[in-house]
Amino acid sequence: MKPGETTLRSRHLDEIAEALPQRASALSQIFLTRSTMSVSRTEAGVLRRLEEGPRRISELAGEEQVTQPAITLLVNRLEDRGWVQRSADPSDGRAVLVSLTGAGADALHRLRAEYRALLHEEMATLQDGEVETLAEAVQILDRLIAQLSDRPR
Amino acid sequence: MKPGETTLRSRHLDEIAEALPQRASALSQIFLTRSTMSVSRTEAGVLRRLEEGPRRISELAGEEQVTQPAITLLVNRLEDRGWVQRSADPSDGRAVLVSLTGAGADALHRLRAEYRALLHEEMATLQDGEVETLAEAVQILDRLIAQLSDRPR
DNA sequence: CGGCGTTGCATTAGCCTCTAATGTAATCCC
DNA sequence: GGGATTACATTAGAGGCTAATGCAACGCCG
Repeated sequence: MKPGETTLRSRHLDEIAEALPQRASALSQIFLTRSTMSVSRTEAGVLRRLEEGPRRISELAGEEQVTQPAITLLVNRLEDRGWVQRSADPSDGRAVLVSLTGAGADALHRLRAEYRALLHEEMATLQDGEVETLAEAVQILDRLIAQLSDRPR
Repeated sequence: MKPGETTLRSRHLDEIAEALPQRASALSQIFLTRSTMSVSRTEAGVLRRLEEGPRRISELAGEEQVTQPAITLLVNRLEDRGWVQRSADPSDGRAVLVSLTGAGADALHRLRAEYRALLHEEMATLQDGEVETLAEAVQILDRLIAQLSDRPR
């Protein structure tokens, strides 16, 4: 291993560890603030999960890193808006299956469209190489997030 | 302009616009959840701003995208913890200058150290090329965030 | 099959942080 | 100098979360 490369990697690691939390927070806040739909971060996360299929209350709580009562209340809110529905789990009388309604899928698409519009506008100024770098970075972040989420705590 | 490149760029733009909000939210939540220090996202942002120098209440409100009363309350909390201090602005009797104390700088360093530890652990599994891509992506995100923040609304 | 610990969700009370509306004092400008 | 403006504080209220608790269904072991 060449010394020069090691130093470069180490410097980049520090830079990333320093900057990534801040950038992630800033971006997250920008998206939440600019959206005309009033959807909280956890609500958006739940809608995305439900797009993959029905989930139990406690499953959602685990996936979104909040407590089970928080999901119960959140599902109540989404149910009031007609975006999700509760149904009985045939295999377990205690459990509840939450699933996305058609209106919920529409809402999710509208939310995505807003984010897309917001980003496309700014990304028009990016060069091709930069776009490609960002695309690769998203993939890497994806794995990073998966690893961090699998951590015991 | 070659058609192939245009298609590639367009595909990547869609991919980024789709994934970036989600990844940013997920990362932001992970950092906030895993930190042992109870510091809200806005509090962390304010501490980082103050590291660059004293700010007025309303300046902080503009930079952190929250209302002025929210910053007044937030500065009260940080003041109670001994992390910031208020002082009079010599050039304007109405204004208040908020500045970081030594304890505040320490707290910020501890917070950064936690994030660093959390990320370094996982990033050990990344390849050199991936680290470099992430480092470049952070720079690009930085410009993107700056552009988005400068938007009227 | 009967009883008991466990599991899954709902409910309640309370906290934290934000916004909106308003108040107060200092400043600017004609 | 006086009215409009600016900078911050205060208050009331809402949203979203946690912790503690309750209740019903499940599963297992004797």
